[in-house]
Amino acid sequence: MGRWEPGALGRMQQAAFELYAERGFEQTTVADIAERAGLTERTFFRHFADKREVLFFGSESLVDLFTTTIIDAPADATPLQAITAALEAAGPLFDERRAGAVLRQSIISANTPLMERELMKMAKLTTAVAAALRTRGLGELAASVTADLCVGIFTISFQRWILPSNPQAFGDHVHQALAELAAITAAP
Amino acid sequence: MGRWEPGALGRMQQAAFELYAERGFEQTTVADIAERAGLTERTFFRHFADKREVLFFGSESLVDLFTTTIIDAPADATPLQAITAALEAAGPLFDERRAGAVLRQSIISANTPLMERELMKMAKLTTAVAAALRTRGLGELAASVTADLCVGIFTISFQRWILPSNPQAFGDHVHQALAELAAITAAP
DNA sequence: ACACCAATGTCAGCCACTGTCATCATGTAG
DNA sequence: CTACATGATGACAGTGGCTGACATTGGTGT
Repeated sequence: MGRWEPGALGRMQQAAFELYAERGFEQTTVADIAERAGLTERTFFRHFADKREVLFFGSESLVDLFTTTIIDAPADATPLQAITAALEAAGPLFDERRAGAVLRQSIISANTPLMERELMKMAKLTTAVAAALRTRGLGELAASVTADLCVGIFTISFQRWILPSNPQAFGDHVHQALAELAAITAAP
Repeated sequence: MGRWEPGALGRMQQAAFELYAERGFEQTTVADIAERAGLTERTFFRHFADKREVLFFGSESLVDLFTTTIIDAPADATPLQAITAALEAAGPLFDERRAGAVLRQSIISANTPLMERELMKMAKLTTAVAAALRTRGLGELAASVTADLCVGIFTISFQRWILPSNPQAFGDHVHQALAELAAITAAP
């Protein structure tokens, strides 16, 4: 399916990852990435929408995991139970690739443009979760609030899971955050 | 305090606003904005960090309102009550400038880069709210979760307040969202 | 009068990103 | 076996966001 060395996309992904980690995101030009991958700048933009997107390639799988888990949750599960199931399902996915996640996140949090892109992905995740919840018969407002809760808990859990001082499983952080949520919203 | 026409920043802000509304964000160059304001492209970048920031100038006031309201809340108020006070305090600020807010939001939601910047502002708001809650003696995790709740409720309320089909006060939307939150998190 | 200052102008340049056309190995039809 | 269609890549020119360096200018303080 091509006469050139296969895996052009993967090579550029790895080259970008390395260069961003070595000298930083801003200090890396797209031409640098393409050169290390043995390709052209133009080819880079045929595979990735922009210089940032290369770091987020494959993040749709998380969206899929969340939505399918929510949709497949028992019909009698409450909205909170449905998103809890989704958050728990994501646990192993993260625990398996902790090292990579830490490196990736250190690159992202060091650069504002990358943070902006990450926030956009989270916003899309929220929309997708809300849509999944609506398929369970939830109203629009309830779905929005629950979806925001879900992604909020996810984000907070992830931030704490990344810290070297908290070497716990991702699921543990999720349960701690959920417990806090329950405490905060408990009627006084 | 200057020999040139005063209010350079305001003129560029208005010019940008008009042009973004007339022909769209992408179709407007910074040179266009500067020309309409009677200034130079270079001067634009002396006042605004980038082409997007001109639409977000002055958004620190919302952060201030939230943080001060939370810090000044009664010492015996629960975290939920503190953020409720902040959300209620923001009501009048929005109801007064509904038309402008609608136009601004229509520009922002039409362009991905602008959405990304807006999400970044919301993330910073979340951080600020969490810091304010921590001054009330709240733990880190509880502060993070509550802050996320606060900005989440705010975002959802704002989205619904903007819709032409829901001509209610901002505070009403806040209370509806808070009621949903209570229903969702109520122990079964 | 003089030096100083703060906001703007001018100019050159980098780099992200795009449109367009040429190129070339592979698969397939003839 | 040849010819052509195909899809990925190369080559090249161009736009526009953004920055650095230096000059300009009119008001301010001494």
